[in-house]
Amino acid sequence: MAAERLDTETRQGQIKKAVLDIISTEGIGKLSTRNLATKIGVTEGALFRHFSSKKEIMLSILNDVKSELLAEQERITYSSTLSAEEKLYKFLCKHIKYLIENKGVTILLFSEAAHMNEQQLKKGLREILLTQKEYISRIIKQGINEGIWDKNINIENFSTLYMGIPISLNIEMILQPVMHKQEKFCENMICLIKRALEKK
Amino acid sequence: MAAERLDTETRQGQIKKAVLDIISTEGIGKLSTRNLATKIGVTEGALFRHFSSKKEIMLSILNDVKSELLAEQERITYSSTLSAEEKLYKFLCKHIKYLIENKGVTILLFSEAAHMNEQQLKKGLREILLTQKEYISRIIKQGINEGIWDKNINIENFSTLYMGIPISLNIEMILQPVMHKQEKFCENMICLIKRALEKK
DNA sequence: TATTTTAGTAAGTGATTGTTTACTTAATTA
DNA sequence: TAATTAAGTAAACAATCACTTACTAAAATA
Repeated sequence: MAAERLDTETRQGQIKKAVLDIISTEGIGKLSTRNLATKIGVTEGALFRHFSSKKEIMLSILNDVKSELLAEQERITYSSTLSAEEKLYKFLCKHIKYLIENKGVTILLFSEAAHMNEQQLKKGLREILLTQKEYISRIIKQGINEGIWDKNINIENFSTLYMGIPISLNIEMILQPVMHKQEKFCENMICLIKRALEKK
Repeated sequence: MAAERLDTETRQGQIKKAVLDIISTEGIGKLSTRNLATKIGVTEGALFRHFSSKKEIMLSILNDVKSELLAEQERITYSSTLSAEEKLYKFLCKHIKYLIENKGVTILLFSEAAHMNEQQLKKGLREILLTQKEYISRIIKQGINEGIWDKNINIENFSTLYMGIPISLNIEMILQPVMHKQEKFCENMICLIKRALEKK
């Protein structure tokens, strides 16, 4: 029985959604083209009509992260009206919200990047993380210029500390999927890291 | 040409070392029993003389983490002579040192845990992370009792923040393997998180 | 309406995976 | 010294992987 005929754009969306679905519910070990095809109700062959390879699917998801998350974080970072404090809060909230809505994405990126032969994916992930660190650095510098944050703090290390937050949360979500109160979490975290930044 | 005959204990050590070696230099995608056997100069069959399955190798490595890292961190946490401040510093240093000396271990644990069907590995990883969070909580409480740290800080969230540090560092090490000055990194990080803890 | 394009199918491909089998040989034990 | 045990081998195993092929039929276009 043949599946409904849908255009490439629609199918690509379905496929990418199914990838993240499988990863966050069944684990990345179950992410085979076979399982993927079954999930959206077509044969494996149909998959390769819409993506030239499995790797292309991953790269496409990586691009989604860039256009959906990174673009938004860039907007926040370079806003001319927001204070550094407001930027930091919005930045983190956006970050956490995206990870919760796309639970599979972190596992996907790190797991695929850990397969180091995937040079393209590794490069893409590095780009994303370095860009985010760069944005954080900018926000911190703005806060120092505003006179609210201590100019002696090590910005590079603070960025590394910040980057650990969403990853740490994500790992907790994988290991014990519990309803995290997203807003409360962001508020508490911001409270903590602002203490680290503030002048004494 | 037959390989030298070595006892199970020796071979088990070689196998586990080779696992971490392969992961940190070739990536986890190259971690096949075939590659593993070649690495230590025996046939695949010989591998299964010393471990009943590939999964058993992973579980054995996980136990090493418990006895080598966790046991040491426990000792620090429950020391009756160290101050909370000293404990926090030693705890982090031990953590970072272990990750740098066993670069493959984090990738291994998370990547295998992400294959969620591996319930045993997932459980083991969860145990390790929860135990570490528990230790950190204890140290913070000691600091609050000593009167050096603010009693209003959210201990649970601080532990999550702390747990992000080694993970974040590890990811940076995978993505751009650069000589991290380990001691300096620990000092700077401790400096940052102590700012978050201290009374105002 | 006739032709071309597109999205689907079933049934394969060779490569690789973790693991097993049947057998050999070195070292230990009786 | 003879028998047993333990550590090795070569060669397979079935299962699964990402991907391809040859073909069909629906939809879009001429």
